[in-house]
Amino acid sequence: MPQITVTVDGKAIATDESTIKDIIKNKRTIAARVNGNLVDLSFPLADGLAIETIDMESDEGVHLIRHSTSHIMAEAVKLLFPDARPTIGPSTQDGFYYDFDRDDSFSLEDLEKIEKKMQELIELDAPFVRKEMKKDEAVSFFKEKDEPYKVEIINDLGDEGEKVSLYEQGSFVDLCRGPHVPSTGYIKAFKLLSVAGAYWRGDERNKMLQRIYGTAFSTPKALKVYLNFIEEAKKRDHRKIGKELELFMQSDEIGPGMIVYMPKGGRLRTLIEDFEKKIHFKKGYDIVYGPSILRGKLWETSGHMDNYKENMYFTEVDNQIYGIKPMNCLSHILIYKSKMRSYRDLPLRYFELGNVTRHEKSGVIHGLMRTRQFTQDDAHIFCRPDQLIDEITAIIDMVEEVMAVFKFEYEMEISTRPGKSIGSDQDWEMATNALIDALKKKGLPFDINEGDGAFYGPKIDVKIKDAIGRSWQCATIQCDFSLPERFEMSFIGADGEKHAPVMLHRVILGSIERFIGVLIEHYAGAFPVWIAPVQAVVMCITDAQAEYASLVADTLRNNEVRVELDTRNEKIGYKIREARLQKVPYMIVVGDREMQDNTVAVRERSGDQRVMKLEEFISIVKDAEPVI
RNA sequence: GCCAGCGUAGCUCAGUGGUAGAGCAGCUGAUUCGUAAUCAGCAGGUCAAGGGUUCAACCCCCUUCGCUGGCUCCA
Repeated sequence: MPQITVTVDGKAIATDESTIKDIIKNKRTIAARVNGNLVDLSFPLADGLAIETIDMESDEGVHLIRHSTSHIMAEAVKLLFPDARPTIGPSTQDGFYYDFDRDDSFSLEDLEKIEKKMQELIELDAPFVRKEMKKDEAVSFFKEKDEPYKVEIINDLGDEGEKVSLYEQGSFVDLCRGPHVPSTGYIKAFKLLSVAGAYWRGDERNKMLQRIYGTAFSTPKALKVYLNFIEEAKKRDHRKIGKELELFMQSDEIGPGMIVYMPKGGRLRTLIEDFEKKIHFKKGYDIVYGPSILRGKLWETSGHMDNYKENMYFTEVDNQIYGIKPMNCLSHILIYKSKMRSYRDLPLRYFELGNVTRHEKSGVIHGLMRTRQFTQDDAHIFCRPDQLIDEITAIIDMVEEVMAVFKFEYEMEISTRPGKSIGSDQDWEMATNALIDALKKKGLPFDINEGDGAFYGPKIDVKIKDAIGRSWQCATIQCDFSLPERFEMSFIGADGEKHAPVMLHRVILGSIERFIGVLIEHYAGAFPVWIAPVQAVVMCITDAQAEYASLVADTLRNNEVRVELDTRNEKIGYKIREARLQKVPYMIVVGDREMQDNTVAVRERSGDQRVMKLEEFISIVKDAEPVI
């Protein structure tokens, strides 16, 4: 081959080799980017080619490693279970999976066997070989192998005459866009994690496949760090901490998806709700209350009977059907309609800590995160179309402010018109643009979720993450033109004519239950002082100071410090340990010295301790209140 | 709802086809102690519920309920 010049990561190299792999000397490079596309290292060199290397530890590199590992797993599965038909096997946020169609499911012992076989395949260091075939060739190839899912995928892919790519390693050939690591030996660290059912193409009308989850990293050390993270995350699971700190409970006798707040959880919730009431008053909202059960007829008018019935509970009294509310909007709408409204009255902002009940599918219930009864910090804003952007902006401001108070990071998404929806194109466009403009005006980054809006309007969703990185929706801002129309809502404009108001549905924390769940995981139960159910435990060294300790506790309680008194006949170390396990922010130790000097020894969660006057301690606790 | 796994004392967990154990918590007593567990004794269980197989079931089988991890759906 004649000599050519290529650039590798910006550096010009003269070579007479034929592939990228030939000129890469290190083992860290597992793929490359050429003209913006990821390619295998077997990609042929050409004069002037600009090559960007992909390092195994880069995000893209790790994704490739995982993707290649999923192919190796598929090969192992096919070797051990010839009846398993491969479907798809992508890399994910923190690992990979591969779905198989198989009559039997995989057991945990199967997983071990598969892992062992994968290790053997890795040791063989078989190269990943890219092949291209015309679509019809590929179809008959996979028909031959009795892999109907691959055939289905190919048939859905591109134009008839186009080529598709296949990757072969060892005995396994898979339809795949690639690229892959050069050979199986490049996989240095992987682990299979779990089995699960998953519907073909994610549609519950389709057949359920057997999914195997695993993960892979560039080095054994990185894998270990990840597995360790998972272990640590389990320790901050809100269900575990909720039990340990006696915040909430659930009971088979009550029913699934129902939360009982125990005294400490009750306090936490009250504190959050008090904060919410305060901030809503300040932001110009009115607090209202609606009943939990409303006549069936009203749910027909709202469209819930047509669109939400499976999720609702009903009850019948005096031959009348009542729907137990899954949403709070209807009472708010009726308040609006209780009298004539002028354009001067708008916007009207009705806020309710509304307890809603939804019949969630049994399999989705999850601690506080997904329940069948929960309280929303819900509000409905009725405004003129020209006020829409200002109202949306104000809500986003409020979300930012509240999230800052709780020190949460969050992500925003806009969801646009779904296939099944109501309302005119014009309304949808205006509402969607209002949401986008508001976010742009604020300079906030956001993703667009095409077709994921509510049936009545587009929305902005705000998501926060739990301990293991699963994201949960909290705030949502939804535009609605439909309910005002269904309920024939109106206001009298400056022109003396009737006009339809725009309605915004919005929550900030979302579900109080879910928010508390995420809050518990975020702080691992060690809540900031202002929402800690118990802010301080007063403990005496011996019985001799019990009376003084009791006096200290009384004084604190009178100053609205949430305090507990521990005068048990136990050693101070024992009391400290217990308060620490309960994640109490302050431990107030009183012994003879403190009693004599009329002081308290304050120990923080960090272990720092300082002797001070009680008044000073009280002001420290007061200063922890957020300023809103 | 679907796939898989699991359900033993208040909690965390052992356990075997021959009718149950530990630690912590609880109770009682002793100890009065300076910043993450003082010692001793006692008590505590229809082994999720119901049915079946068996001379005998916590253990094997079936059904139901609940929980866990996913899928679908969602605040």
